[in-house]
Amino acid sequence: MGQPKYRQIASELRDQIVSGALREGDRLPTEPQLEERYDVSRNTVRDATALLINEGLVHRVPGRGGGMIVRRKAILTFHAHRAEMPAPPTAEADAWRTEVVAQGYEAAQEFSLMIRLLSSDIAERLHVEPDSVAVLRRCVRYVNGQPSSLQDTYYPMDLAEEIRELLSPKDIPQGTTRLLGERGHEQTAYYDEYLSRMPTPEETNLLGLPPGTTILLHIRTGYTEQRPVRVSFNVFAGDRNQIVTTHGDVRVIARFRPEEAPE
Amino acid sequence: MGQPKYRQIASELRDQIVSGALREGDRLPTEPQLEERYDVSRNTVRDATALLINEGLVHRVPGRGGGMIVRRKAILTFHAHRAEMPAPPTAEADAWRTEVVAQGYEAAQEFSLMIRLLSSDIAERLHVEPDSVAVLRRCVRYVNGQPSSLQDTYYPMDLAEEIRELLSPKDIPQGTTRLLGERGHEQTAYYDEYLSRMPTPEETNLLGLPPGTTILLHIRTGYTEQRPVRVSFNVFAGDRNQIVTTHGDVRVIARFRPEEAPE
DNA sequence: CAGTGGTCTAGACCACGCG
DNA sequence: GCGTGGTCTAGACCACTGG
Repeated sequence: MGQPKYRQIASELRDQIVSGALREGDRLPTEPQLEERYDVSRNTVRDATALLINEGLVHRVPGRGGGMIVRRKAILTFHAHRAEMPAPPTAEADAWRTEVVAQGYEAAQEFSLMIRLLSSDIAERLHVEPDSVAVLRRCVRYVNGQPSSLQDTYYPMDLAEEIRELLSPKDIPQGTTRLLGERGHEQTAYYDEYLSRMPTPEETNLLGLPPGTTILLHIRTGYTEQRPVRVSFNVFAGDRNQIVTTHGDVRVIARFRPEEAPE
Repeated sequence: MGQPKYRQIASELRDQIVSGALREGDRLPTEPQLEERYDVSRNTVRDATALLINEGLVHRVPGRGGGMIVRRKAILTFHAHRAEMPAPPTAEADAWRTEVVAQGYEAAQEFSLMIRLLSSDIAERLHVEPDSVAVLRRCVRYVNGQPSSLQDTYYPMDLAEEIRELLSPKDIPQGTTRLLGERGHEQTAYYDEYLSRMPTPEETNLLGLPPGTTILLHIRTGYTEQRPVRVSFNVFAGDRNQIVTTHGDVRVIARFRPEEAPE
C-alpha cells in the first residue's frame, strides 16, 4: 500500500491525458462512474480529480452536459523585446495587438486609470518615498473575448503632472513610451524580472482564471539616463501565454524560426 | 449566503497572512480549533486550508508539534544575461554558483548524463528529425542543501560525437558554452522563452516541491552562425527563484540598483 | 503517549444548465 | 426533469513525531 488510493486514481487519469488517450476537450468519466470503477467513495474520487485540477490538466463544468474536461492550452506568444528596444517600432499597446492578430486571434483591450498609494516594493523600483502616490494605468487584454493578461504601469506623480496625458483614462495613441520620449524622457535601459506564482484572488477575478492556473509575472522597470520613470507589471495567465526574447543576431534565428523574421 | 463557508474561512486566514498578522513561519490554528471557531466539520476546514495551500501561502506538517505553517519566501535572483552574452565572463555553472554565494547562500550542484529520444518539441528547437537521439546533460541545483532548480540541456548527437567531453557525466570546468566556442561552435544568438505552469510529478520529486508551488520555466535555444546547437530547459521552483535581465545602458540601472553594477 | 495532519467512508442537500 | 458537479456533515482509522 505505497500510494494512497486517490493518488493512484489521479495517476491513471493523468497518464491517459499526457499519453493522449484523452485529448484536449475530452470528458473524464463522471464522478459516479469513477466511484464504481475504482470502488471508492465520492470524496476519494474528488480528492483524485482535485489533484488534476491543481495541476491545470482538467477543469470541472457543473450542470447537466458538464463534467470534467481536459483543458486546452492555446499559447499566445508575447515578444518582450519587440515592443520597446531600442526605438519602439510601434506603440507598446499596438505591438501587443499586432502580435495577437498575427497569431490568428482577436484582440481587445480595456484601459483604466487610478491614483495609488505605493507599496514599498513599487516605491523602491521607482526610487521614490514609500507611501507616496503614483499614477496607475491598467490595461486588461482580451484574446478572443477572454481575458488573457493585464498590464499595470506606475508613473511617479511628478512625471504625470508634467505630462498631463498620463492622467487621462484613455489609450494614448502613440504609446506611453513614445510619448515620454517625445517629452524628453526617453527610456534607455530596462530592468526585467520574471516570476511565477499562484494568482491572488483579485487576479483570479480580473482574468477569470480557473483553479490550477498559474501567473507568469514580468516586471519591467524603465530608466531614462537620469532615473526610473515607470514600472510595468505584466500579469499573464500561465496557461495561455509565453514570453519570448532574443539576443544576438536575429537573422540566424529567423532562418530556423521564420516567425521571428525582423520586419 | 454569497460565499460558501470554506471560502469565507480561507479569506479570513488569507487576510491574516497578507496583512502580516500571521508571519512567515507562524502556525495557523489547528484543525480542531478551526472546527470550533467556525462551527463547521473537519472537511470544511480542510477545504478552506486546501485553498491556501494551493495558493502557496501555507503548508501542512504532520505529527505532534506540526501544524499548518505560513510559508517562507526566500527568493534567489538569477541573471539570465550574465552567464552567456556576448562573451561569457565565467562558465555558466560557475555563474550560477557565484550568484548564489553572492546572495549569501550555500550552493551545490549534481550532474548527470542521459541519452534521450527527442520529443517533437525539442527536436523542432534543435532542428533535427523527431525521434532522433540527443545527449541530455542534467544539473540539479541546491541552495542551502535544498533543491532549487534544475537545468536540462540537450545537444544534437552529431555534435556530441565531435566534442566527446559532452558525453562525460562530469562537470565541464570551463562550461559547455565556452567549450563549444573553443571548438568552433560559438553561440552568437539566443532564443529565450519564459513560461509558468504547475510542476509535473517528476519535477515535484526532483525538486521536492510542496503543493501549491509553481514552475518558472526558461527555455534557451543557442545558435551558432550555422544552426541551433543546444536547448536548455531551466526549471525553477517558483517560490524560490526569479530571473532578471537588463537591456540598454546598465550603468543607469546600477546607480539605483547597486547589486547590478557591472564587474 | 498524545496530538498533529492524512486518508477514507456514506450519507445529505443544493445550484446549475442542457434537453 | 434530471444528471452534473458544489458544498457540507459526522463519523472512522491511520502514520508520524515531539515530549
